[in-house]
Amino acid sequence: MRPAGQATLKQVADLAGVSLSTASVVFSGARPVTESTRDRVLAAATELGWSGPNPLASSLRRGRSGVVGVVLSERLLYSFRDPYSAAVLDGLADALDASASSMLLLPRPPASLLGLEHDQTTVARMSGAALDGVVIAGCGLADDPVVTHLHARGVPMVGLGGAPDERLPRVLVDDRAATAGLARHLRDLGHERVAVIAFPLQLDGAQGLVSAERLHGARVTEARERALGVFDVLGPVPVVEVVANSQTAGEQAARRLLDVDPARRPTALVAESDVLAAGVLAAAASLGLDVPGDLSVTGFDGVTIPWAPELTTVVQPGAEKGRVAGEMINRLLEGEQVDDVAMPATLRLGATTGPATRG
Amino acid sequence: MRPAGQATLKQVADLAGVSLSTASVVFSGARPVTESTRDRVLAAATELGWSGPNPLASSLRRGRSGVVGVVLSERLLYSFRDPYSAAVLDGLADALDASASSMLLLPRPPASLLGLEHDQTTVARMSGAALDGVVIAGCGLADDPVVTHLHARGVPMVGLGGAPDERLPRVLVDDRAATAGLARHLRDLGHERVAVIAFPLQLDGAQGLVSAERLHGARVTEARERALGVFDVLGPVPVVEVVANSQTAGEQAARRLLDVDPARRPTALVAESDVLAAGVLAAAASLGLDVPGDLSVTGFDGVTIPWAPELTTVVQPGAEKGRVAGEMINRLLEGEQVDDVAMPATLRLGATTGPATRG
DNA sequence: CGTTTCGTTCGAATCGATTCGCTAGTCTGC
DNA sequence: GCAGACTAGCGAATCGATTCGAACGAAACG
Repeated sequence: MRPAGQATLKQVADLAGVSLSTASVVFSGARPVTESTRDRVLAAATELGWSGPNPLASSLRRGRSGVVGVVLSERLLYSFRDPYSAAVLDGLADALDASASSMLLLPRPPASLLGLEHDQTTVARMSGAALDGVVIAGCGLADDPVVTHLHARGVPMVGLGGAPDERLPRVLVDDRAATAGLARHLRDLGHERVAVIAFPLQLDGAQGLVSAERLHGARVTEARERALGVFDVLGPVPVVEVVANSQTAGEQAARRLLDVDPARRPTALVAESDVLAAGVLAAAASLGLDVPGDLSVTGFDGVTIPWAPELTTVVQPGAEKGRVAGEMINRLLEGEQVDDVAMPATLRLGATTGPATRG
Repeated sequence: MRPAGQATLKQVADLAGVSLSTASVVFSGARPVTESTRDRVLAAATELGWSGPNPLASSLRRGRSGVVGVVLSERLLYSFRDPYSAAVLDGLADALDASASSMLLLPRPPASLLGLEHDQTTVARMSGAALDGVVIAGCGLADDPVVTHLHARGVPMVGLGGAPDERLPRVLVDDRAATAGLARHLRDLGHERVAVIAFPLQLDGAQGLVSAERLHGARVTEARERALGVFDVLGPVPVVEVVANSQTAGEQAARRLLDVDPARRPTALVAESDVLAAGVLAAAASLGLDVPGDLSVTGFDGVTIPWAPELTTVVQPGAEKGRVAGEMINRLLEGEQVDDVAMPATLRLGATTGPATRG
């Protein structure tokens, strides 16, 4: 409860000697009001220290809260640290400004702590929030309970990536084709022992080498598609799943793959994000491996890692994706129909890939 | 307006053949309800596809929205990219979980675009939002209109840093003493030509060399205090203000200071954050200056910059600060009184400072 | 001078729940 | 068999605004 003593519009109206409805109109501007009346009402408001209509009451009446939820795939720490996510959120905030909406963060709880319960938690947290719309960011989850819940509530949604779903339009890049491009590049350089460092596939906190079933049954679409893009060119290669999209996680996974007999060591690692690739570079450095001499490394996203040589990676327009998602939400709020939007992703050849050396 | 057809609790109650109040109790659990009644109500809810109480209505009645605002000092891109901010926000989210609150982001618009209007914009955006509490993060602004507005509304607030203000308790570190520690370290190493790279002092988009008046009149308390900490030990030294807390901005400012006649070049730069310090290191590298041979560099915050040698800096517990701020908000929401909390900040001697070389 | 028109302001309904005093009805104990 | 203690469920008030048709007085018109 607000500290008592916060004035209401009714008190302002009474003090000004006008009706509640007239007072309301003075502040909403919905109808003309005589100047003298307006002045009296404004004076009354000032006198009572009234600071504008109660947002809850006003929202209830109009059916709009001015809040757009953003569902993040990971705990904030990782979402924020990834310059790509940061760019997406920045673009999103930019576009939402146009509809005077603010962003409510809805992180999915850390998978490793909660296992399969996490969906419940996210839904519970969400169902208490008044949301005009929601952007499902970060990762597309097949069969997402969050989507089911919001769909039932009739809340407009937009997905960033993810599996086809008629309940929400999406902003897409062709993850599979893009990664296939990277794989082709590696194949052309003569790489045969390649491995993939993949995003979490299920948000269940598992990590390590991934079986074929697990990969194909993955709920996190991006994680699956990017791995399959490699398979398309090089056939099935080992896939190691990390527990979070962080540099540390990438470094751990890479160390596991690289700290073996050189004859069996991969000559190239395909990381599903630049942040993970940064971890790979760190691992390589600490193992004394030269990049790209001993090891080629690729990433995904196209962010700049200031300390590293330019990554060979797929560049996708993060800020632009966020902005487009925001504009789609804005249109949905206007009642318009919105379709999937495809965004470009282009291969960038950097300094972290080179010819394979015989092991 | 929600797409029509979204059921209401009244319809559920009617279908179940109970009163509105009983149906409400079934979902809130505020009173015991016979099992058979409960079952009928739940069945009715399922049948109608009712997805829980309308958050707006429920919030209005209880006077709580479950939303805590987070006022950021910069546009999202910079706030997120700074690992220190990310840690603060992460800790904050963590603590707010305990009171089932979500975070609403309220970035102040980019100063450079809006000049002095920015306060209005932030306040306007904020007054439409139903907030149970607000954390003023990122930078403490003296005489902040945002604080004035929220105080008038009676919204509980907590500040991270900032000037003393009886309207809100704060989580503090002694910026001035901490930076003085850095300055003492530099003095002991023989540095005489030192300059400070400071945060924006006014959020007015200005940058460049700062006059004494501007520094003392700074509204951004942290920016002022950290510079004055250096003055306390070394006397007034040049202060260059950046336009944002980003590596790029730090690099620009550093280049300006360093790309001069070696005889006049500073032998040490004190950056007000590690992110800015990272920019300084980048500038030094591109100018061919050795750190710490030709130039000593210090930062603030204690984040890890993966590509750089360990910074000499002040370590402050970011996640912990966020968590404490969240807990303070939680206590305020419970109606408790809350006082300022001081957090430790400790000097860390890294590899970026060394003896001054005669110019 | 009576009637239409125009511009303001008012009343009442509404948004969708929560809360709590009260009334039936049931159970206990003597 | 009846007074007193308990229960489950009901009604009505309430949270604080927005909205829109109706009413009212004044001005314009014939």
